[in-house]
Amino acid sequence: MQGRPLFLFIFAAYFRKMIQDLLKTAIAKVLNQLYGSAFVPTDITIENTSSDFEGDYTFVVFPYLRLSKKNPEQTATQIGDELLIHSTEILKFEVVKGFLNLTIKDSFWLTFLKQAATEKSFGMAMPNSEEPVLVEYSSPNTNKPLHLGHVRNNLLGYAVAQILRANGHKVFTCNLVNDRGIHICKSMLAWMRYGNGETPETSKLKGDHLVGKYYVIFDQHYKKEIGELVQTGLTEEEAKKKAPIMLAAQEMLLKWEQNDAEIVGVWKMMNEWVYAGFAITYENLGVQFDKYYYESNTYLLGKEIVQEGLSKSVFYNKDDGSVWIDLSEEGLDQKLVLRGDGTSVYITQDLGTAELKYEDFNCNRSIYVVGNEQDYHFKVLQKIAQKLGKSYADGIYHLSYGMVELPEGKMKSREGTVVDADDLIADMVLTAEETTKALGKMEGESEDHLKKLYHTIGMGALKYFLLKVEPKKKMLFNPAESIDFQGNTGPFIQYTHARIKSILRNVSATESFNFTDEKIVMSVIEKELVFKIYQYPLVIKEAAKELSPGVICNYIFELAKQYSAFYHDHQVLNEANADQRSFRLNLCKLTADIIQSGFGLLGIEVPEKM
RNA sequence: GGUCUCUUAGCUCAGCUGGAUAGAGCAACGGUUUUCUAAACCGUAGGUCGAAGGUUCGAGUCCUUCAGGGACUACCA
Repeated sequence: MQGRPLFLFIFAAYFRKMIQDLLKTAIAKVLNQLYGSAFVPTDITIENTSSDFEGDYTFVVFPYLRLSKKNPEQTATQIGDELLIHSTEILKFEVVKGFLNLTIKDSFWLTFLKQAATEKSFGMAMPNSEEPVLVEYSSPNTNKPLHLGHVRNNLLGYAVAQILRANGHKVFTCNLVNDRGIHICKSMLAWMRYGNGETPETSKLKGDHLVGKYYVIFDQHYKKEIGELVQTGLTEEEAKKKAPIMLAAQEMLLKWEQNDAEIVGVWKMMNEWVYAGFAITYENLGVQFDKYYYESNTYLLGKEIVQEGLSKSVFYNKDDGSVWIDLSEEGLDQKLVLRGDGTSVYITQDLGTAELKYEDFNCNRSIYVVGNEQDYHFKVLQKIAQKLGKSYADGIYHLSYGMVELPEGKMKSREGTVVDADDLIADMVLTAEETTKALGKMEGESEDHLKKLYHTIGMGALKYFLLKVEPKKKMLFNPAESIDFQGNTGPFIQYTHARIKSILRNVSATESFNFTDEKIVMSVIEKELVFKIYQYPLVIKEAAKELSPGVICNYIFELAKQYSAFYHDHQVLNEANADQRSFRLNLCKLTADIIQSGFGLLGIEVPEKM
């Protein structure tokens, strides 16, 4: 607890008592007093009053009728009367059937507003006050460029890390690059056979796209060979296993694991091309990592763990030397952990990586942002870690997200039905440019500034579009319908921010935002805006609990919408009453701050003008 | 076959641990600009929450069954 008193002072805001908690405490007390019960505040649930009724918070009394032995209206009224005596925050109440709607005094909201406006990072928890968390995301294969599915992964991972930080966690991020395995051998083989020494320089192709091209070429030859074998009477299944080009790829993988100089040389070269390409895409997406792991490094450690598992009799050998684990008692199947030829499979290296991650970061909680097609894989991984008695086993958490689908179904790299990440980014930026020019509000700005703005808006639209959908749900992307810039979108929210900034630019830096409570008359719209602002800290908590950036998206949109209604109906700069003007300036400032802060959690920038 | 998951307005999605008459955006239709940025605001229309049971004061939300979609169930990653 050393140093805590100082922090208490500096971070006083972090310990602000939420009105909801005060109400719960008061309600529990009243119930106990009236009915001789023994409720504690956490037993009580209150909710925001529906906008159709007057009030701020609602307490539903139906569950307590047994105790009161009165009808709902009488019960609610009785509790309400007592609450008025016990709480200094409640102005009045209204009873509708079994619903006790409580209205909080304006002075409470006004005091809150003034205080919040002075905070540097309203809504954020004290940094590094919570347990450390490791977030792995992105985790690309090195045989093809990133597509829309990867974009969702990257944005999710980045946002989840930010949200956890906002909740006080120390967060580390890492990227596990799947740089070895049969897939990269396919690209290598095709390039060695058909590439004629082509490089990113000679082809003018981004490195990851060049390698991806050969992945497709491999698949074309593979399919052709399968066709020919089927002609000779083999079944499709047999043909897939016996196609010469596939056998050659498998042989290449074996050579690679034996450290064959030529193969390793090509492998290194082609991976470098891919990394150079990825770096550009990551830069555009605005993601970065504390540490990269490479499967080519971790799979060996994985093999050691396989040995450990064998010696602990967690794993067993089959006759051909392959190593398995039997998880049928856990409702899973038997699972291969090492091939008969001694080469490792996906889970082999994941076991090694998990070990390494724990050694490096010592996080008991470790989040893997990986698609839901791997749900089974992660169940197996966790079970194995538990059976091996690893201390980090229980902290493994698979943040499983749904696939991004096209109208015709799932994207398939090999069949070329993918929405390429680089293309999509370029499209979005171009649309932002066209829209901005059409509106003609940015004439006279410098080229550099405009270029940055187009990127900000285009990426804002893309990121918001992908993040607003609940992670676990699959989502649909229709390339024929471009992503909107109006309504519930990133640009609308960015625009709201820009409009606020336009007001604040007209305020002198020395102007005080202070006001006298008694001189303020809050309209319904203003009151609802304050109420919305008040919720921000809770929303950040909720987003972390659910590991869902969508929670932030929904909230920021509602805030922006509420502000837009306010903006439309109320003057700020021309308000004659100085106190009312200051009050409104606080609303403006806090709304802008929250939009910037909330969007920051999503990795979305906000412009000063647009 | 087994396991998991999804189904809410024409389309894309919200709906916190069960609570009041199920909400947004887009698309459609109508209105708003001499006033801080109209990428905006306001209004109209649009729903038996996949179906049927059950649990209870109360179910879009929890349980069961069914239908339909998807994923996984590889010595692929």
